[in-house]
Amino acid sequence: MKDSFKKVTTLDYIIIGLIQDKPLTGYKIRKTFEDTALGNFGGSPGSIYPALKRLISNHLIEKETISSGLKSHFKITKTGIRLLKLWLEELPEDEEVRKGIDLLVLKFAFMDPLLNKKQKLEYLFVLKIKLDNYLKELEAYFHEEKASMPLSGQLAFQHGLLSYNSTLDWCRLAIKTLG
Amino acid sequence: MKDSFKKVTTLDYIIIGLIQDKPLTGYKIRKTFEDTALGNFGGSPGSIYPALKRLISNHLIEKETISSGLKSHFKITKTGIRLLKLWLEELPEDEEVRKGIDLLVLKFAFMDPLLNKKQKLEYLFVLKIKLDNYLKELEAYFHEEKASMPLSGQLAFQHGLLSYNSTLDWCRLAIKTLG
DNA sequence: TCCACCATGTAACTGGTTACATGATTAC
DNA sequence: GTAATCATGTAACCAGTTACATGGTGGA
Repeated sequence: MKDSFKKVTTLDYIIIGLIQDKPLTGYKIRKTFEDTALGNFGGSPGSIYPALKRLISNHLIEKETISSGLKSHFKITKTGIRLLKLWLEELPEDEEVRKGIDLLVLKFAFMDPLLNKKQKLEYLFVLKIKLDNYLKELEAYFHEEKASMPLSGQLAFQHGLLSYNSTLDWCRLAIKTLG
Repeated sequence: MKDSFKKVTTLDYIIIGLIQDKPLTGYKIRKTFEDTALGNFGGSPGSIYPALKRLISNHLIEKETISSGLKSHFKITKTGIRLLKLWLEELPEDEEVRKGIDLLVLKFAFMDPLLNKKQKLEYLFVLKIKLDNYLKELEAYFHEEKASMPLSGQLAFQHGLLSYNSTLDWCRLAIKTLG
């Protein structure tokens, strides 16, 4: 029963997150990836359509024919919602913070209908703490290695520091806004 | 003559960028990817070692046996340096800015020995202008769509705005530091 | 002695990119 | 009527991940 389930990829999660409130056509989904920051996570026709197939065979979404019978859009199923919720409930891990916060923030974007305020705040708190720790680590590293780095390397490193700091600011802002 | 050249991937460029001043063993290269922010761009053994092979067959790096004869490290070739320089000289494109600035900043980090001050400044200027334009576009979009977005979506979008703004700040800082 | 880490790889799998192909509909 | 965009895919190619396999070396 378990094994009939193919592994769910990040792209899969993003797609079901995207259509959780309103069904979309495959084309609209693709366009959304193309036009927005989601483009970072793929979105070529050769990835979207296979992903939609995967999701259907996993019963996470279903195809629904619209009025005319020519077009059809994709709608999340109950199972899909359950799985999406489980994914959203996973708190940020150290490794994810290191790998880049974009996906972690995107997950947050999808939380609104499914997770309650307490859960969202907890997510932000954990993210904030992990970011804080990671930043301290980066700063310590920079302090030690700075001298041996070329100027452009130093500057690039500083970009990382600034970037994580701005995410930290965002965490505070988001916590305040929610609370 | 041209066609004996396999396409050079981003990972390839990062590797030659990494070893441009000091040769490293394959293991060290892998470790660097694992331990630093380079991890975003891959770095599993199954990607590094094939990449090193590719680079050797393209004559962009060469294997050099060290003292004992047991270990060996990889050193960039003249051709490699020439290619790296060409890559670094490519100015930021709109599309790259949209796709995420990390790679663009990483490129900057590799510039120090190969590009002169004028070139580095030009790179930063172009980046700054493109970021500025993109930010304005994002802000306009946000202003229009905000009302129809769930709160968590709004906040996530704001993270993007903050993030690009911090990169913009960094551009100014870097320009000032160089100039 | 044994564990951790240095060091180098291979193989199966899988998913993504690029490019192509097709046709309907909408707007000018 | 024709160009752009909506809409849905396919196929070849390729690169990366995961997991495995092997052996040396340095220190507790």
